[in-house]
Amino acid sequence: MIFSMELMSCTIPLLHFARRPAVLCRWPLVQLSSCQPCRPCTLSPKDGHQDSGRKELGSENQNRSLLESLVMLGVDVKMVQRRQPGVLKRSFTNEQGLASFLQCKGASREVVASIISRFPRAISRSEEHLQERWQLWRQIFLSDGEIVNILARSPESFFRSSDNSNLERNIIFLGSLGLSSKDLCRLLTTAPRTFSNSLELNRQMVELLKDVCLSLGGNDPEHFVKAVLSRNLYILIRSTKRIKANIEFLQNTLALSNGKLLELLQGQGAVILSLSNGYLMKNFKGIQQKLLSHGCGKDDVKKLVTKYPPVLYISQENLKDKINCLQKGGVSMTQIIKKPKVLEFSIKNLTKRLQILKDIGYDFQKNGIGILDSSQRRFDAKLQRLSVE
DNA sequence: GGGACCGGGCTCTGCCATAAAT
DNA sequence: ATTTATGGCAGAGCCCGGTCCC
Repeated sequence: MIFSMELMSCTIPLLHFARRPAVLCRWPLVQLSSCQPCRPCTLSPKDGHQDSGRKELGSENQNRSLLESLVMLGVDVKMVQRRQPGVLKRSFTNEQGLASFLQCKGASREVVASIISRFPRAISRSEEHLQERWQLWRQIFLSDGEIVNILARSPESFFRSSDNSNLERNIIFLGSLGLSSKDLCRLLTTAPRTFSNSLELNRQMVELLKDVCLSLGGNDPEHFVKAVLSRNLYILIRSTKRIKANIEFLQNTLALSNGKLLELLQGQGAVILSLSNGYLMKNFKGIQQKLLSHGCGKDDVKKLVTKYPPVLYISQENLKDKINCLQKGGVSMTQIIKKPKVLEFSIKNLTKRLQILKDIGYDFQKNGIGILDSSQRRFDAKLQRLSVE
């Protein structure tokens, strides 16, 4: 009960209030000694007990007082009613405690309101629970600010589960995979839901990946898991069904040797594993259609996808437009297949570069298209040199 | 100088359905 | 019976620069 101790150290009289009408929620702003740098924290009329709130004395009344309390916090009550109406019927809630807790961690009033509006069940978490969960997240992040940013972005990731011991076991499990602390940080930043998954769910995905590695003749499943996870941080928030289906699809469609497929999956192919299976197939079909319509063979399609799997990430429409844009600018289909990374650049960027190159009479047939597939700095440097020649 | 290859950075929630808990 | 917890889904890229080798 560290936080409660902190509350006790505050200088306002900690009286035992029942739920108050909204107007009485306007407590003086006080500073908690542990908040460094100190931010004003709005304290509820509570005594520091976890889950303090109101007893269910008369549900309609109590409900109204909770609503008023939420309104005072700036919460979008309509959103709450739409998203998780059940929480409004609870006998005990901790919205004021939650608000002061988050504000002490550096969240603004607006952020707090937004968090509660988007994930109302957050107000049912006790002080103790919040404190404990925060500490667990702090095992991964260096500052409170980083956590606040994630909460502001995705309140659900932090609050959806009330099982702190599961979170703790997840941290241990993910750490045991040999992921670096930097990877863990990236994982929690990028796909915070991973840490709210049940340990079992995460374990199942890891097992699936190990099995895939072994069935393809790999001899270092641990390394394979690490490679896939660090290249695609979203894997663990996808279903094993999806990942399995995508791997099977690639296996059947590309007809690669086991070794090559393994290499693809832990390399550039990792990013496409988390796409929906239907989308992956649709995009593959789109690439095939587009290439065949330009006189390419099915082997060219496989060559393109194998050489540059992220092409499957590009929506059908976007890919079609991109290829058209390149062809209009004088780039041939053969050149695209040979250097598919050019497809990574935005149409806007490509159009701009193609225009510049057209103006100076650049010949792609003679010079190749490498100039398109380079960073802005390299592109500019190349232009500079061309103008001097 | 410059092409080829590669890895890295940014980044992803909000909703629904259903099982589990109360 | 109702609420809570959990699993799963749709959605859909772009850019930079290090290093090696010629």
